[in-house]
Amino acid sequence: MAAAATRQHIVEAADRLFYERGFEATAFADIAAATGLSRGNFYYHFKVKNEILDAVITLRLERTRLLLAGWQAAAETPVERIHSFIGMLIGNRAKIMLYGCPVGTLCAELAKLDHIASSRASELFTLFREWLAGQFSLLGRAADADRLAMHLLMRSQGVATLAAAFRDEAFIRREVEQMNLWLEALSPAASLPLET
Amino acid sequence: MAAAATRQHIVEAADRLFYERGFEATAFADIAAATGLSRGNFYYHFKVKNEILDAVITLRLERTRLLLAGWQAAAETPVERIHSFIGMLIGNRAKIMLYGCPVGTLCAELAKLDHIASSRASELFTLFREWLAGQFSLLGRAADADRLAMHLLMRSQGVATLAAAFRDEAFIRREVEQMNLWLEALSPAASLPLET
DNA sequence: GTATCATTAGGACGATTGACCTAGATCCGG
DNA sequence: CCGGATCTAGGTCAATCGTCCTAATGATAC
Repeated sequence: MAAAATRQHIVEAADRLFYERGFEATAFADIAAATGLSRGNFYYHFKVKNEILDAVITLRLERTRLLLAGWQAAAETPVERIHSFIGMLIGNRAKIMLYGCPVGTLCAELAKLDHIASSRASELFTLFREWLAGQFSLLGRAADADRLAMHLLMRSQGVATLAAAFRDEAFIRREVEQMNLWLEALSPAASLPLET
Repeated sequence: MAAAATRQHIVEAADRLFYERGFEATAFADIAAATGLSRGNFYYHFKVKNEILDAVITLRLERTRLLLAGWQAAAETPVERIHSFIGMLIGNRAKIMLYGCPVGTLCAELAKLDHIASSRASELFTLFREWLAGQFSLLGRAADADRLAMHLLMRSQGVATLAAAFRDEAFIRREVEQMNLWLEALSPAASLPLET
């Protein structure tokens, strides 16, 4: 059953192209060229283009869950885990400066298109939001955990947008440092174990 | 010479549609329907679609300069003026929750399309950036004025992105309040005259 | 009133889009 | 070795895209 592999191949190529060029601007011919498959073949795996988008969003949701679970397991303190989230901006800085944040730009495009998958795309944000809120709760900020999560999410989105507009890596590093300081200031006690 | 009026009519309709639907997703037929003009008429005023985009960006640049000049004249202190900038998020909240920030989303789309006008679109950001930096300089923060300007710009972009993704007005108000507090904390002395 | 130029309407073009169809290739249990 | 199911390639479709062209209309000057 090589079909599953082919389907996966298509979805991953679409995932990359949707990020780099946008959903609407990516034609089947582009995905066909990227995968080396024929155009018509797509319609065996997906009836309409929206189904590919759906599959891409599903893939991203899965990968995001894995990413969050990885951070959850790799770090012992919530502060460390939140640092992992912030660190994404550094780790993905090259692509971010070219194409912005994959989540933010997809949501923005689908919102403008009034696309059905718009709400499903924002679930990607919700994953980060709820995970971050969980970490802030562990930090003893259960009362305003969601507020803090949204604040941090907001800052990462703003950084990605401006970093792409100005192609400015120094700006990313500067703001990331400020976000880390903001986090440390939130609960100085909880972060102490990191420095011992 | 009604040609100038017609041209202006086209550009303003395109400006709105490019914001609400995006550049690529807006076809000539859409602008024609919005203006009540015939498709072919466009090519008397603009040779190619990119020229319309160029005219739209020029229009936005002009309006932004007027906006900034208005704030400059209406308020006497830099703190008040910066509050005007932050207040945009409240004033335009309805459209922001539907379509995001006009500047940020346009820059993001053009960057993905590798469009020639991409750098020209980011000049819109530069206008705000330099104006804000000027205000921070007046606040006695000349040394890190640009850094502060970028920070504030970043926060407004993040707020717009998340506000659109979650359609959350309370989030906007909460973050705007935090931005105002951040500004007041920057130079408590300079803001005192506002409270007397 | 006529000649001239500016402006507009609307049709037609080639290219490309998403979508569909069918014939052939591949696989696999009997 | 076969026969049915699975999978793929490539052609075709109508619709729509940006672009172009021409004829009709409007206004202006003499």
